[in-house]
Amino acid sequence: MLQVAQVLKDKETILHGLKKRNFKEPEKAIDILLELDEKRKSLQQKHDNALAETNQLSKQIGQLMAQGKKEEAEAIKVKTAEYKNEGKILGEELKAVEDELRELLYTIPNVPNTKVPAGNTDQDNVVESTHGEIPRLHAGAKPHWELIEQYDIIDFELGNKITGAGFPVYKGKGAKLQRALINFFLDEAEKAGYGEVQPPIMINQASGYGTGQLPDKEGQMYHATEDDYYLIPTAEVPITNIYRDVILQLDELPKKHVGYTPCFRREAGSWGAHVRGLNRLHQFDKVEIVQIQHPDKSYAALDEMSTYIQSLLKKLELPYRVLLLCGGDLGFTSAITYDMEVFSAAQQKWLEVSSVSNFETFQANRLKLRFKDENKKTQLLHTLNGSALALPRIVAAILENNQTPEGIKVPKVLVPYCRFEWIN
RNA sequence: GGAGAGGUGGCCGAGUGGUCGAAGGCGCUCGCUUGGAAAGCGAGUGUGCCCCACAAGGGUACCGGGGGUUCGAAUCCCUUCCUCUCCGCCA
Repeated sequence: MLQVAQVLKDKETILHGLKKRNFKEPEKAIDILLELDEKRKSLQQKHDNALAETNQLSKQIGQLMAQGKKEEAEAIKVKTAEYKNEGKILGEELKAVEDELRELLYTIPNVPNTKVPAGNTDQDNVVESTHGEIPRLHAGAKPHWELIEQYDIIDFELGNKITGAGFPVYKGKGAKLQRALINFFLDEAEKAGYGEVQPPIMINQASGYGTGQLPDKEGQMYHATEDDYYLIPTAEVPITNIYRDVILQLDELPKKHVGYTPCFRREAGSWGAHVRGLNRLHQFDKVEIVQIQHPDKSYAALDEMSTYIQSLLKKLELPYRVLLLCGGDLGFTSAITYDMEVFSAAQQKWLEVSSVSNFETFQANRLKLRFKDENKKTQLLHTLNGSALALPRIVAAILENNQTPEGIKVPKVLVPYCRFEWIN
């Protein structure tokens, strides 16, 4: 959520940024925002004054009562009525304006960083770098959805029976490969200084608002209405919300966490022929890294996270590229996002396996996540997160890229975790 | 799920209608003291918003959340969430 103070200070920058991400008529929204804020201030002033009057009179009544001057007290009581009424009306008006202001703020996305290129769709994302060699597969190489059937390691039909589409069952070496990857990712993150957490995978509304899934992405989350809980779409939500309503000291920074969780996404309306097999699921596993950073250090942290994520892909010997997302493809809450895509040899396409973002103060403002600076002043922190990594597409790429006529060769780094070298 | 108790500042813990943002203690910060430290002594120590120069100062709100009674509520009432104890159930 944008800060009104920031809008007042940097209106032009903000307008420019919002245009870059194709936010419609930003001038209109910002003008209304500033107007509402003016209204809010003036109403609050009047409201506070009315309350100050009644408080003053109430004190007098108290003193008079203590002195036994009942009649005088009664006389003042009558006087309070008009202030009270005025205060009540002003209070209602103030609340209405505050609500309107908040609703408006919920509709305005984060302002992209200056590095973010203009553009409308994923076609306009910029390839920053490409790494590794694209493997040449043997004749008769198959896409992963055929391989998983051949080796009987992931079963979509069974998932259909138990739950529905997009909830596969991992079996045998498929399950073990998955578990190996999770452990590998957690161990690597630990070595890189991320403290492991295992958060709840259901969250309440306050948490959903805190990181920005609500109200923007309400329809994308599974909602347990009986208890008003949501299944998490990513571990970012519970992990970042650890720090909701927290004021950190300078020497406590940065906070770095890693967590493995299943993730749930309804993916309403985004199904189609191009998302076969493991490419898109309703439930999938992901290891997520999160950082809470000092504003001056968040961009260095973003680089560090990107480098770290790439180190995983290198160790897994997967060819990948790094994309800088354009304004139009940027998530609602993000100021800048890099996507890591792995090349899936049998499908001949790039699959997104990680997304690393700096949210600057956008989430922190909603979370009320702050720190005390050198001058003991409270300031908003920066939040960042990245997938390290999302499992299904990594599995798909490993299966496809490492296939041979004899079976699928497990990447070296995973062998100690899997305790087998081949899926055959 | 049933019965009861309770939710107060970083922590512990007073406060059951009036000047309470809230006693006291602990912790923390600064100063004095010391060769240094401890102890001791003194001062300070929440957050949001508004006025204002993001200063000083002032106003207002906040004692789990929401609503109500009252001139006035941490204190009374309603509601909701959470915690604890006992019972039930159970991985």
